[in-house]
Amino acid sequence: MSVSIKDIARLAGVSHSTVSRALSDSPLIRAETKSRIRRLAREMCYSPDARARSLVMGRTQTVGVVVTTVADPWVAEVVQGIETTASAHSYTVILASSDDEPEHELAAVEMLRSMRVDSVIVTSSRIGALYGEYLGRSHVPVVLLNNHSEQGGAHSFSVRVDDRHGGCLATEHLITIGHRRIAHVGGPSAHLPSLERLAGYRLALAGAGIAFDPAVVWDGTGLPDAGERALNLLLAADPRPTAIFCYNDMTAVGLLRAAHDAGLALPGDLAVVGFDDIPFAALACPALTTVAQPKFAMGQQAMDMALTLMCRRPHECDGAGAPQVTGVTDNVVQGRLVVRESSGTRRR
Amino acid sequence: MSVSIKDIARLAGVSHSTVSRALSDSPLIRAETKSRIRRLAREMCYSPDARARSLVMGRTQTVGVVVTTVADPWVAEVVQGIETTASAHSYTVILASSDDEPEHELAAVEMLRSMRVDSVIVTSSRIGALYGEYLGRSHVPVVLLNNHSEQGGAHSFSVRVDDRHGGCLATEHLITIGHRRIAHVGGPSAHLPSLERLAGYRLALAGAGIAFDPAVVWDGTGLPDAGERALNLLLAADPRPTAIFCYNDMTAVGLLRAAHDAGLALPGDLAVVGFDDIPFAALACPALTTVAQPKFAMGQQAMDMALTLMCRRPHECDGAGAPQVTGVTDNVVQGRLVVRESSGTRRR
DNA sequence: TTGTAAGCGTTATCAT
DNA sequence: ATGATAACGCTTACAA
Repeated sequence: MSVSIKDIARLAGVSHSTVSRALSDSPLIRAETKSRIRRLAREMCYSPDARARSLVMGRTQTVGVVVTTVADPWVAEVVQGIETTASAHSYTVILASSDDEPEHELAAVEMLRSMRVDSVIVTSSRIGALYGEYLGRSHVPVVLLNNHSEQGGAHSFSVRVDDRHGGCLATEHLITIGHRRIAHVGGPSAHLPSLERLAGYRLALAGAGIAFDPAVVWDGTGLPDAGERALNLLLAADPRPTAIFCYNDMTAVGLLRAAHDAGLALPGDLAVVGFDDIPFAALACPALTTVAQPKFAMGQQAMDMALTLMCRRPHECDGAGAPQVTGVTDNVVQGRLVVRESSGTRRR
Repeated sequence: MSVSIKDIARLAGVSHSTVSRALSDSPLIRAETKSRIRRLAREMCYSPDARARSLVMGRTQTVGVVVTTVADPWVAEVVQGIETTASAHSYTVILASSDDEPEHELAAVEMLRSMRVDSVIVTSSRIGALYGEYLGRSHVPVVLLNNHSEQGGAHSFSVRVDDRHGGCLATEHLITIGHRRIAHVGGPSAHLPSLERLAGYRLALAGAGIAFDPAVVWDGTGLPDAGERALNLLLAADPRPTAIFCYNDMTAVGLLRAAHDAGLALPGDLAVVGFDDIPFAALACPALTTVAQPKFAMGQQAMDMALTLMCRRPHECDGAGAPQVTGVTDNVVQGRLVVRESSGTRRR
């Protein structure tokens, strides 16, 4: 099939180990031989076989990353953070989708394990708690990024945004600018972040002495249609809320759209706050106030954690001595409130 | 390190080949032995080593997909089309980013080749013409999806949207609803699609007997900021255009945003048409009229083409007899005009 | 029905 | 400075 070091060896009249050494720039090989072999390799379009190499080296120099879907704008930025850090350490990222289905997620991880990735990062995991036992003994470090299931046990490494704090931040902002009747559209109610952001919302209300009213709190999906549906519920509520905190920006954008169609003047008739700060938030009309997650940085952190964990294992790592990670590590980062037009005063 | 068939063999008191056969459900193995081995494998958390297997089998059951960046919403849908088709044929997708840099693209393909992917799909390639020679002899089929460079030579396989026709469609629509002074913001001028969409624009103008005026045609980047900049140019133009056709939806969305800030009433003061139909197009205010690319289907087609090409190679394929592909195949699909609010009459 | 041995393309450990 | 040889984990003739 493909040209191998043996093919080169044959043509160069040397042994295949000489070729291997020449190509890895070993000082043992005579300069003349080396350059001759390298020229030959180039001419023959030689490409080293990463599988064979990894088999004997004991590592693949790859990280597996499980995402719900690449179509999610939150995912895209996180992946870029991971990829940037990975390639800076000469690691290759292998992406796998879970479609937000626990079964698919498991299949994806299993597939990555078969590929012998050196480490796995799972975003928005539905089965986070399983990994402690599951992969702990297979010695493949697993890092959770915004775990959506209950927190794992003993063997757990994760990076996540402080959802509760973020929910609090968003709601407090609405209270600060004068709102008292504040609605909330949640995300998928089984997911941890939905619960936490809701908890933050309640915390902020309580802090301001505003009674929690279940009548203006609805379940959602995290998708634009949930926002559209929520608007109808909101219009029917009595008294009608003057502000609404949405589980995420996708929901908020759907709501913005529906509010526009309903002829509401935003933010005058209704103030809206989202969560995530996806690229489109700034482009929406009105531009969306939101709690920004440091998505890129979170991806970086997760990858850094994976790198550290890999160093603890069989083969030593190359880089400078990374801090030793022991037992459980849960890296919690804070969201940042970004005030735009959808709350606050209208431009022009 | 990881548990291998030899480890299982040792514990089961059989040879490693018996284990191999048992796990691949060979009819040669006694049922009792088989189930005993399989149970053991499960208990030991055995995971087959895809690298070792692929080494002897001669194929990895993977496709490499090169994209500019996962952050591009067009990319996301295309990748999903590819992935769906791939996994239906039990292929795994390995994603690599090029950042729209020819050098990175080459590096990505080189990396995928080292991983011995069975086939490569390159989206928005900057160096499409190179692949004919480059990988033709390495026997790895390459499929181009919306090639951004000049068309490749003898050994070329591609799927692409008819950019010229799409540009024509968009412009004709604006003409049909009564516009005569129509501006255009292009994409990166070196890329083929920019040129083609512009050509379509000119074609439509010519068809309606409208003179082409370079004064209302500007270069862009394909990003929202290009749309924002274009609005200023548009406002300064004399006579001021009443409509504008944008290279893509990202550009159009940026322009929508700027127009909103400038206090323009859309589509009354300015009609806008984009290209791509990204998910956000329908959510924008006003909802964006655009030329929809069948992104998912294009991904499917590219993957189907890759599957067909792989069948022609060393190892026979599994599925039903796919049509034989010979020499050059260029699959051109037509975009579809989706009329929304940003052209045509205002809702309510 | 099972075991033995060869080989996939590397790197690494011995010799020479 | 270079060549044999073993090993990585697997599949697959070929033997038994």
